[in-house]
Amino acid sequence: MKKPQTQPTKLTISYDEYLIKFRKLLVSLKLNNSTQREYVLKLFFECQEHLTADEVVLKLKQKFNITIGIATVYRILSFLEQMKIIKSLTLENETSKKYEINLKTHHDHLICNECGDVIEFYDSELERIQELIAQEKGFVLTNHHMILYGICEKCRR
Amino acid sequence: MKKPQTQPTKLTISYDEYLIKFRKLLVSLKLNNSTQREYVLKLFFECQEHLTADEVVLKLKQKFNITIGIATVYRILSFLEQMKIIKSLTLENETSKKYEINLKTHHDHLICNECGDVIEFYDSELERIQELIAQEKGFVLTNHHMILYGICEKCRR
DNA sequence: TTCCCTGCAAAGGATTTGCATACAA
DNA sequence: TTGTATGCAAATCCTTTGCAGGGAA
Repeated sequence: MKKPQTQPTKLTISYDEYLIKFRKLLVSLKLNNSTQREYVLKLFFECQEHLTADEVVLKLKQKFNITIGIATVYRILSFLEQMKIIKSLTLENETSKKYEINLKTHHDHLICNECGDVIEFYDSELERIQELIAQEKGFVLTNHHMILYGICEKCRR
Repeated sequence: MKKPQTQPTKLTISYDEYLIKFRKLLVSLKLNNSTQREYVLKLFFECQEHLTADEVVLKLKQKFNITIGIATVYRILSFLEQMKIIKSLTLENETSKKYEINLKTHHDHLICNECGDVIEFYDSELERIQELIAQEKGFVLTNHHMILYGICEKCRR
C-alpha cells in the first residue's frame, strides 16, 4: 500500500507580514501592543524550536539581550496559545510544557529517547484512521496528541 | 479497506495470582513487602480507572479505610511504573499525572472534552503505520502516546 | 486619561527529599 | 539485627495571581 507521508510544510510568510497581522489582531481585540509580546513572537518565529517558559526567558536574553519577567512570559504564552499562534506539548518524563510556533501545517512528533532529537511528520493515512476510530465510537474529533518515542539511527550505533 | 479495530482485552488473572507474582518480584529485587504497596496494587486492580496520586489516597480511604501518606503514594507509583505494573498519562489541561494498571493489552485513549469520558481502543492498522513512519525516519520505536480528543455522542445532543 | 501590561514577590499545586521512626525478613 | 519503607514536614519546581507602577492609545 502506498503510504501518503509527507513533511509538514512551512507556510511562507515573512516576519514583517506576520507582525502586521499580529498587530491587527491585538487592535481587533482592543488590546495594547507591547515590546515584550513582539519579542516573544519574534523569538518563536526565528527560532523554530520547542521551548519551555524558562527557555524563552533565556533565549530572549541571548538573542536580543532583553529581560522579561517569567510571569509575563507565562501570560504571553497563554495568550499566544489561545490565539492559536503557538501550541503546547508535554513530553514524557519532562515536567514543564513546551511551546512551538504554529507556522507549519499540522504535524505530529517522533522523538529520540537518547539525544532528544525531534522529527516532525504528517501522515494522511494516520489522520484518516483517527477519524474512522472516532466515528466508530460516536465522537467528533477536535484534536489529538500523538508522540512516538524511539531511538534514532545515530544513537543506535 | 477493512479496519482491524478491536477492544483492548483484559488479561484474565485473579488478584491472588497477581499478588503472588508481585511478592515474588519484590523478593527477586531484595525489597521488603509492605501493607501500603499491596493496598495500592489492590486498588488499581479492583478499580480500573485512571487515578492521580491524590485520588489514590482518597480511594484508599473510601474503599479500605486506610490512610497512606502522599509521599509514600508517589514513591509507590514511581516504583510500580518502573516495574511496568502501572502506566501514566498526562491529559490536556490537567496538571497532575494519571495512572492506570497495565492489565489490558496495549491501547490508546479517546477522551470527551465535555464529560471527560475515556474510551480505550486498539487499532492494529494505526500501530502498523506508526511503525512504518518510524522506520522511514530511521527510528526504532520504543513506545508512543496517542490521545484523541473530541465530543462524544451524548454530549453533542 | 484610561486601561492594559509588566515585574516583582507571594501564593499555589504537584511532586520530591531529608530524616527519624516503624516495620519486614 | 539490619536494611528497607513509611510519614511528616520542609523543600523544590513549575505556574499563577495580586498589586503597584509603567506604558500605549
